[in-house]
Amino acid sequence: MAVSRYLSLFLGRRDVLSEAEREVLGGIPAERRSFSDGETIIAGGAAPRTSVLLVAGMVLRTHPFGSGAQVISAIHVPGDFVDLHALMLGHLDHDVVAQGDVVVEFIDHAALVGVTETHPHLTRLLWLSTLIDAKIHRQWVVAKSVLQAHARLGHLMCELSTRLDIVGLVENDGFDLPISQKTMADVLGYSTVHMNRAVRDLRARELLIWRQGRVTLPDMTKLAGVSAFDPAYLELDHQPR
Amino acid sequence: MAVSRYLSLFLGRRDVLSEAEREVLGGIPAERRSFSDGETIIAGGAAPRTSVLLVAGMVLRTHPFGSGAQVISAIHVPGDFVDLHALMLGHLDHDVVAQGDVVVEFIDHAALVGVTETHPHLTRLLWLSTLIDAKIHRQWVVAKSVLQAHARLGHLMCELSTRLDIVGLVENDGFDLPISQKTMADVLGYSTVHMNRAVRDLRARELLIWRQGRVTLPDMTKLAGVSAFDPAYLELDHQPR
DNA sequence: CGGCACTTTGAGAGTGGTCAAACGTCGTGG
DNA sequence: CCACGACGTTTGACCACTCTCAAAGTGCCG
Repeated sequence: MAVSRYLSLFLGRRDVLSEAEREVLGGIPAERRSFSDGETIIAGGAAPRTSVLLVAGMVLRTHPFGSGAQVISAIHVPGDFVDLHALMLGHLDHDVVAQGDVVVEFIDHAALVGVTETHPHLTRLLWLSTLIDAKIHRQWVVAKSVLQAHARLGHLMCELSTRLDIVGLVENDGFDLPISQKTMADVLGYSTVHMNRAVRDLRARELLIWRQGRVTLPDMTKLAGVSAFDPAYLELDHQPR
Repeated sequence: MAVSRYLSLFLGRRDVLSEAEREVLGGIPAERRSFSDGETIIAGGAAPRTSVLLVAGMVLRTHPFGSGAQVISAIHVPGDFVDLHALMLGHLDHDVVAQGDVVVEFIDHAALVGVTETHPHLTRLLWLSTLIDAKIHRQWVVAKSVLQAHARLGHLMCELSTRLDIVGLVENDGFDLPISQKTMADVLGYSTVHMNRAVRDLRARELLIWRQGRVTLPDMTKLAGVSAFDPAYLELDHQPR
C-alpha cells in the first residue's frame, strides 16, 4: 500500500512539525483515489478502517433522513480530515459524497492509533482538527437559530471563503463551488425555492455573484455585516499545541 | 490545590481504566466549586487555564449574539466535560452558565496536557469526550433542518433522557430539568410563545409531562417515533479505545 | 398580600414551504 | 447547425409554521 503524501502538508498548517514528525506522517499507509460528481466515497453505517483526507475538490456529509429527505451536515474543503471522528467513535452516521471531481487519501486507522500511542504532539493536532470541525457545527447551530435565509447563506459563503483562503483557493475574492442551489438548500435546511430567493436577495444587494460553479464575494466586509459573520472565528492563532 | 475526585469516575464510564491510570487522574489538580442558578461559571472570550467537569446539576453554553438575543448551543449533564475543547482551541466563544444548583470541578489545563504527553489511552478518552459533544451538535443541525417545533422538542427530550440515563439520573421515566420554557426556546431557536405551544402539543398527545422542573416521558418509544429520534445514536459500545 | 417570573392564550404579520410551470444552459445526437 | 433531453434556475400562487405584540392567568416567595 502507498503512503500518505499530504498528511504532513496539511497538519503542518496548524503548527510547526519536526523533521521526525514529518517522517512519521509520511510513512503512514494511505490510498489515493479520485471520484467524480455524486459518487459515494464512504457509505455510513459501517465501521470504517480508514479516514478520508480531502486533497482536492469538495465533499459533503449527507444524512439520509427517513422519508427520502436528505440533510447535509458539512461541506469539506481540501485539507479537511472529513471523518476523522470515526477513528474514535467507531462508526459513521452519515455518507461522504463527492461534489465535482475529487481527490482523497484514505488514511489507515491502525496507523493513526499508532501515532496516538507514540506522538503526543501529532495526536493533539489530529484532535484539534476534529475540534475545528465541531466548532463549525456549533456555529451552524447558533447561526440557524438567529439568521434568516439570506443571512444564513451569506454566513456560509463567508465561512467557505475563509476556509478556502487558508488553503490558498481564493482568487480575486472568488472561489469554485461545485454545488447546486438545490444542494445548498439541503445544507442550510431550506426548500430549493426559498434558497433561490435568498441567492437573488444577496445578488440584488451586490454581495454575491454565483454562477457556473464559481462564487465571488465583491464586498466580504459588508456581507459579513449582513450575515453577522465573525471573521475571527476560524482564525486559529498559530500557537504551540 | 485539591485534586480531582470525579475525573476517573466519569472517564471510566467510556472504557476500562487501569489502576495506574486511575492514580494519574486522581492526582490531577482540580478545584471543586458550587454555583447557583444563573451564575456564570466561565465567561467567554478569555483563554481559560482550566476546563469544567460537571459533577452535579446542569449548565448551558450561551452565545451572546449581537442585539441582546442569546442562543444556547448546549445543555450539559453530570459527567460532561463542558469546555474541554478550549484545551486545544485556546479560547472560548461562549459563556458557561449554571442552571439551578451546580457542582463543578475546574480541571487544570497544564495537567491535562501532561496527560496527553504520557498517557495515550487517557488522551483518546478525553478526545472521545469532545467527539461525543460534537456528535450531538451535528445531530442538532440535522434535526433542526428537518423537524418542526414539537418534534424538535421531543427529540431533545429523548436525547436528554438517554444521556441522563447513562449517569443514572433517570427514575420512573423522568428526570429533573431545571430549565424554563423560555430558556428551552433559546436552546431550540424558537420564540417563547411557540415553545409553549410545542410543549402543549406533546402534552396533549400524552408524550410529555413537564412541570416544576421535572420531566416525565410516559412513552419514550412513541415519542422517539414522533421525533425521529434514533435511540442508538449515543449508544457508544464499550469497545477498547 | 403584593411582587415577580413563568406560563398560557389570542390575533395579526412574516418567513419559509409546497406545488406547478416556465425558462436557461449544456451536452448529445441527428 | 439544429433538435432534443436532462438538469438546474426562476417565478407565481397559495398555504403552513413560527414570530411579535399584547394581555391574562398561575405559582412562588418575601
